[in-house]
This record gives sequence, structure tokens and C-alpha cells, in this order.
Amino acid sequence: MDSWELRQKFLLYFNASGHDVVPSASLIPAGDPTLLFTNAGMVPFKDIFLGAEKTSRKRAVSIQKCVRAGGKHNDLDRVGFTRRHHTFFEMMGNFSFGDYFKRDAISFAWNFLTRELGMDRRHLWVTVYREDDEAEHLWREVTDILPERIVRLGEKDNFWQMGDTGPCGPCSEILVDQGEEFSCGSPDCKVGCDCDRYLEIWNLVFMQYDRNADGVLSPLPRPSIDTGMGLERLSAVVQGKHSNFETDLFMPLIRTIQSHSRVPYEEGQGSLDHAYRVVADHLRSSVFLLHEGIAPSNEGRGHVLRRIIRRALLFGRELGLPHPILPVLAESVARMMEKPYPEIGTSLSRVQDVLRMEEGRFHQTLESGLPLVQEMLRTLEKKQEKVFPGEMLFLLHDTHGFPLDIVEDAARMQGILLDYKGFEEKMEEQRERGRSSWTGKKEEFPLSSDRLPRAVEFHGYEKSSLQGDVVLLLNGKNEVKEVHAGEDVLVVLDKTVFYPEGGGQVGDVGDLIGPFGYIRVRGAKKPYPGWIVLTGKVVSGKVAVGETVDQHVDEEARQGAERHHTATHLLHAALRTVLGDQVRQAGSLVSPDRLRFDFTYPQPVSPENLLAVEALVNGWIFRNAAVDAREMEKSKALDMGALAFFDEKYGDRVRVVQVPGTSVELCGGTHVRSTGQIGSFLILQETGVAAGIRRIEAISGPLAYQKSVAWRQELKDIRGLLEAGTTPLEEKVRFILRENAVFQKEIQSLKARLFALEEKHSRKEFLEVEGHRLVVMHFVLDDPRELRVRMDAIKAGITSGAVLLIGESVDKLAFLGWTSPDLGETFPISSWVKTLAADVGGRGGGKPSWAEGGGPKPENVANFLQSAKNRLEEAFRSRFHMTGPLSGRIG
RNA sequence: GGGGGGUUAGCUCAGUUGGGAGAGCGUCAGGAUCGCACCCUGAAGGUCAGGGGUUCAAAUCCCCUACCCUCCA
Repeated sequence: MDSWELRQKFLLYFNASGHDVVPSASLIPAGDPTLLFTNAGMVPFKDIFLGAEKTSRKRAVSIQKCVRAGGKHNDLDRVGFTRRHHTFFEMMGNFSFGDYFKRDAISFAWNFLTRELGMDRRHLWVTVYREDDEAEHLWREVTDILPERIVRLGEKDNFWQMGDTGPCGPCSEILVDQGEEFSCGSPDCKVGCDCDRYLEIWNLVFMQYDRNADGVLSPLPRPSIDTGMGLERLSAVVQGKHSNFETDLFMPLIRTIQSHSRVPYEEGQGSLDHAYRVVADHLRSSVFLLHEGIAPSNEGRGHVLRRIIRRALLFGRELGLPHPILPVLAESVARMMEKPYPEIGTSLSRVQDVLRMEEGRFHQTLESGLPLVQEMLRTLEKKQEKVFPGEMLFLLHDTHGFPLDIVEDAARMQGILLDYKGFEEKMEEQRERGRSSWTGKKEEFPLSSDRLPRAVEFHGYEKSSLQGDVVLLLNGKNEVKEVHAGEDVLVVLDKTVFYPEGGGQVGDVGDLIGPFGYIRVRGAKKPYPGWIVLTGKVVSGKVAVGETVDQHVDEEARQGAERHHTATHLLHAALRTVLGDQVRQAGSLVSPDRLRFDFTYPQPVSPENLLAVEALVNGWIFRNAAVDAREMEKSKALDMGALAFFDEKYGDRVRVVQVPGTSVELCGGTHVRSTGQIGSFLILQETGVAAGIRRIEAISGPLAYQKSVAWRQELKDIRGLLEAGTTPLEEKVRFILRENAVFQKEIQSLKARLFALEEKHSRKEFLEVEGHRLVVMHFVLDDPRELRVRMDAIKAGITSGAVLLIGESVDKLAFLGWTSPDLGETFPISSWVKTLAADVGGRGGGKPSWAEGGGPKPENVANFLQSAKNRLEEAFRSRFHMTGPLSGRIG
């Protein structure tokens, strides 16, 4: 019986007994931030069980796709090494919401297994909770189970709870005895043993209590049923397979992998079969997670996904899988799962794209990190040590982004443990660095939040000038009644038009004019909800608590900020249009003179896409749509599809800023009235700010215009300098560069030829002893590198001997010495270069047969040169045991 | 915002206490072959990311900048 048939039978069976067939919910739990992924069949019904969601539905049946990886129940590193662990699995379950209870749950389950699937009751066992007499009684009453097959177990195995508080209750599990050959062989092997003989296949949870914060259980008014049976397990049992991986849910995929591998799959017996299981399992979860729109990243769900993908690749390497392989395997997964999940086929090509990218990226990471790991392991082996140093772990993680579980996998094979403690210490240092660099900039507000009698009214959305009464004054950190000229102050008014820093938008600047003094406002903040505090400096006179002041926001600055804020929304929308919905805001700065927008995206944005984004934003600006900003119910805003990515605590009423047809976002900032006011939008640069996060900086309005004027002027100036006339500038520059390169080369080769020629025709003095030649020469030159070229020319004519060249420039002498290979040991020129350089107060060195040196020019150069020559010749002669002068000339 | 690492020929990368810029692949030419692949010989191809400093001498050491990777906040 294949898995498709099992699915059908299960759904039909329960549907026939009044259960609604509910399609599998998303792997991303809706509205549940505590949960990384849907990891059990009941997750989509959690709110119903908790009583938070009302439903008229009484019974449901589902086959829920689940992912278990990361978070508390992390089996990731076991997957592949067992027959049963998966990161992705499907949970079949029937549910009763205050409808039927234990009796029906037991009889439904029993009948499905024995009648629908035809299982032999002699192979079935059940466990019940130690104190649950009722359950045991019902098993005896409503089923024909052999009574001695009912086993009682404790809380660990048979009591279920969702959390520390809330619904909970005993459960009852159905097990299949697979027979002796599945046993671990231990004499204690019985129900409850971890081995595969007694395989748990179905867990029936009887939700009957509510646990309060003190741990006290009280009966639920409407007890419920939640059951779960893994499709993979059931398939293995029904198909008589030893392992879930041998079933039709995996085998086609494993066969695909095998067709690309050098190592055969041996049905659980091969030494690399675990790698097959890892790759197959991880591919399934990757395809489904990617389908949900999760992208590989460095945090949260994306991080788990990245680890899964990368682990698959690592084990793929063991199998010698080619690269890129994931897109191919993803297709195989899609083909297998299309029948129950048709939507998987439609997203396949996008999923393949992401996989291909991630695979390439991982290969780079591996190639830089693996040699380091292997070298470390070799060193440890040599030293007979069994602990992988934490410092090295940190280096791998911090610098190379190398996944540590991969290090662990590699180390395990040598019986080496990882020093996680040392690693954590390094990590903590790193965090401390991050924190200290940050907290230095965060200023504490000196007053407590209850010092303000009532919330400051904000009128900045409608106007830019207003009168207000001074409620609080601070001079530095002290609360005062009065402030005076020259003081830096904090001011709180009863109502204000100054926008306080928030949502990325910087605070307004402007002026406060009181009856006796004048304050220049540099910014505004909200240290606590309801507060708006102006920071500034008293320019003249004095200002006191209780006075009424005229407030004027600097309108030019404000308008600049508004242009950039609306432009930010348009940019966000454009990025999502061009790059896809995976783009999420990750930070934003809106100031009068620029905007900075950080967003999630795994790679640099291509120049073409950047142009497209810029064009799109400008198009929206030219269309001059009215910007609509208004308050509304939060739920209504979310229904409109408003983007709300910041974790700010939005109240029930939220402000929604909308550019019709383009962008809807929750936003407390100030905006232009219509997009046309932005004028124009210019991206200045796109950079990376962290792994998976890109940053765009841009300007708008008059600034964009001024920038383009400046660029034009710059181009014009360059054109003038280059005398480009009407030639395209790029062409002209290329021409000049090319010409320059040709000149350089020409000069070089001309010099070489010139020196060769000089060499040939010069009356070069040399000393020859026993067929060995010594040449000492002196040149005036402006580039010491010239000596090398001359050396090439001179040494070309010498088969055995030594050459010392002395170059004289304005204030320095340079030495270059060479000895033919046969004399390298006998007459090491390096010692001469060293000596002579030292004589003029410099230094030198190199290899015996090639040395360079130099130093300041001595006062009497001619004398120095002559004496150097004499000394060298003397040494050369005595070295080769000759006395008479045998110097000659080539003329 | 704060760390760590990287940038060398068209591509992939070596380059040891600072001392003549390299390899493989690719390109081009010649050879060999009926022809192709392979093979043999040779050549072209480099502001060692950019700038500054230290030094007699910097791809190499130090500082700054740009870009890329990565971690922390």
C-alpha cells in the first residue's frame, strides 16, 4: 500500500465519521511568534484548544506538514543516523473540539488500524498513563486488543502538555511489535524501549485538564482530542520496511541521488547510507520551507533553513555529488510531492534558483573553511589531543561563517570533542564589544516616566507652528524652573508640532520663542510613550516653566524629511516589485538631507535592478498620487495588507500611510501630500551592511537636482581636461589609458634595448680570473629599478662570474649584486652588498647570488666608487688564487 | 554601529624572516594530424584593489579608503 493510498484511506475514514477534512496549514505558524515552525499536527488548532478561537467545527482530520529543526526540539544532527528522525514529516491526525472523547478516539484509531489497514491485533500494543484507569478500561471495552498488551507508563511517556500552563492531559499510544529481528537484543527489551521492535505509531492525547500557574489541574469543561500519527512511520510499517527511508516517500528521491553519486545506496547497509538519508530528508524540508517564501539567512527561520541546506550539501560531498545538485534533487522532490501538494510544482523554479545560489555560496564558505578544519584535525591527531580549541571554532564561525555542526560531524569521526565553552567565551567577548560600542551612544533620560502629568499632544501632522506651555525644563540632567542663554536644555511642552525621532525619521529642528527668551531646537525625542522632549540651546534671554512659547518647526528641514520618508515607502515597494517579496525592511534612516534603507536580500542588487528600482520610484513620483495618511483599527489596516515589519508596539489604533496602488505601511512619520512633491529620486549607493542585508542610500527633491548638476559639471570639467570634444567620454578615457599602457611598455622595452646596446658597445671593464669574470659598474639613474634591467643586459654575457652595479641618484646610492649559480657559494655577492651599504650608512641583503641594498650618498662619491671597486677586485683575485692583474676590456 | 577575513594574469589560486611577480586552466602562434580531441614548443596577458607611511628595498609590515564575505549589536 503506497503512501498516497494511506493518505486517502485516512482522510476518507475520518471524513466518513463526521470529521471535516482540513488542508495542511502553512509551515509558518500564523500569529505564533513562540514557534519557529509548525512542528505538530495540532499547531493550526492550538487557538481552538486554548479557547482563544471560536469555531463551530466539532471534528477535524488533517495531514499536516511539519518541520522539526532548530528551537527546543532540535534533532537536526540525529537526522540521517537513525531510521525515524526527520526534519520534514507529515502528521496525520484526527481532532475533537469538545465533542467526542476517549471512547471514540480509541475506537476510531483501533478500527482504522485493524479494519481499514488490516493490521493484526496480535502485533499491536498500547500504553496508557499510569493513573488513567478510564483509558485502560475503554481499551478493554471497545477494542479486541489482547488485555496483556496494555502497558501503563509514567508522565514522561504518557502525559502531554502544551506549555507550563493551559490544556493538558494523559495520552495513550499505539505501538506495533515488529518482531524479534527489530529488537535491540537487550534482555530488557520491552514496550518503552528506544529500539525499533516496539514502534510507536499513533499518539492519542486526551486533553482533559487545565493547568494554572501554580501547577494545579482543574477539569476542562469540554475535553478534547488531539491525535498524531507520522505518515512516514506508518508507511514503513504498512510496507514492511525497516526504515522510513525505505518507503515510497523517500525511495524515488534516493534513487535520483544515487544516479548522481559514486557510491551505491545499500538499503540501510551501506557505510554511506546515512548521507543518502540526510540529503533526502533535508531536500524535502528545504523545498517546502523555500516554497513558503523563507530565504536562507543568518537568523530565525532563515538560519535554520540555511543550516539544513548546508548540511545536505556537506553530506552530498561524501557521496561525491556533482555541483550544482540541489536544483536537480528539488525537482525530484516536487514530482513526488505534487500529488498531495500541487502548489509545490508552481514554485519549483523559484525554489531551484534560491537553492542554486545558496549552493554556490556554501561552496565558497566550505572551500575557505574546510582546509582550516582539516589542518586543525591533523594537528590534533599528531598531538594526540581530543579537544577542538574554542578559539579555532570562533575563528571558523566568526570570520568564515562556517557552521559548527559541520565541524562537529567531521571531528566526531576522529573521536574529537568541540570546546564549546571556549567558543562561548569568545562569543561573549564579541557580544560585549557589540554592546559597549552601542550603549555609548544611548543616552538615559534623567526623569522617571511618571513625572509628566499628561501625555504631550502632537499637532505636527497638520501644522508647523503652534503655541504651547512649558511643562518641564531640564538643564543638562537636572530639572529646573528656568533656563538661561548659553545653556543646553531639554524642554517639554503641553502640546507640540515637533516630530519626535521615530520610525527611522529624525526629530524636527526649529525655534521656540518665549516672552523673554529664544531657544534653538536641535531635535525631539520620545523617551517614554506619550512624552515628546525637545532638545536645544537657549540662544538669548531666559525661558521659565509655565510660560507660553511660539513654536516654529524649520519647514525646509521638515519638508526634506517628509520627501525622504515618502520616498522610503516608494523605495520599499519598488524593491519588493523588482526583487520579490523576500525583501523586508531591516532598518531605516530618514533625515532632511538623505535616506538610508536597509533590507533583507541575500546578494548585491545588480546594477540593472538598481536602475529599475530607481526608475520605478521616479515613475510613481511623476504620477503624483495623493498620499493618504490616517488612523484606523489595527485589524483593518492589516486586512488592507499594510506592511508592518518593525517590532514597535502598535496600539489598537494605528496610523496607516498609503500611496494608492503602490504602498501601504503602518507608519507614524510625516509625509508629503502627494508623491510629486518628492520631485525626483536618486540612488547614491548600494552596499552590504551584514550577511543577507543590503543598504541603499538615496536623496530626493532639490538635493537630487543639485547632485545631478554637480555631476554634470564634473563631467564637463573632465571633458575639458581631456580635450574630448564630442567624443564619448568613456571612449576617450579608454583611449588614453590604453595609450598610457602602451607608452609604459614602450619605455620599458626601449630602456632594455638601450641598455643592451650600451652594454654591447661600451668599453666595459672587467676582471677575469680562471675564466670567472668580475664586473663592477656605476650608473647615474633616477629609478633604482633601472639597475635590474641593466643587470639583465650585463649578466646575459657572463657564464661564470659576479656583477656589482652601483646606481647613483640625487641623494642615494643603490647596490645590486649578482653571482652566477656556480659561484654562489664561493663568492657570495650578498656579503659585499651588505658591507658596501653599511659603509655608506645604509643596509642591504638578499640571497647569496642576488642581493640588493642601498644607503645615503657619501660626500665623495668618486672616491667611494673607486675604493669599492679596488676592494672587490682584490677579494676576487685572492679568492681565486691569482696575483697578477688580468683586467681587460671589451671595446 | 563594533569586530574578524579577503581583493595578485581573462578564470581558479600559490607567493615562507621584506630582496628578480608565479602555477594550472583559458587565449594566441607554431608543430604534429586526412581532420578533431589529446599532445609538443613558444608567446601574449599584471598600476599585486586604490591612496599614504615605515624601509636601502613592500604583493609581503603599519594606517586610511572602496568593494566582497562573515560574526556581534
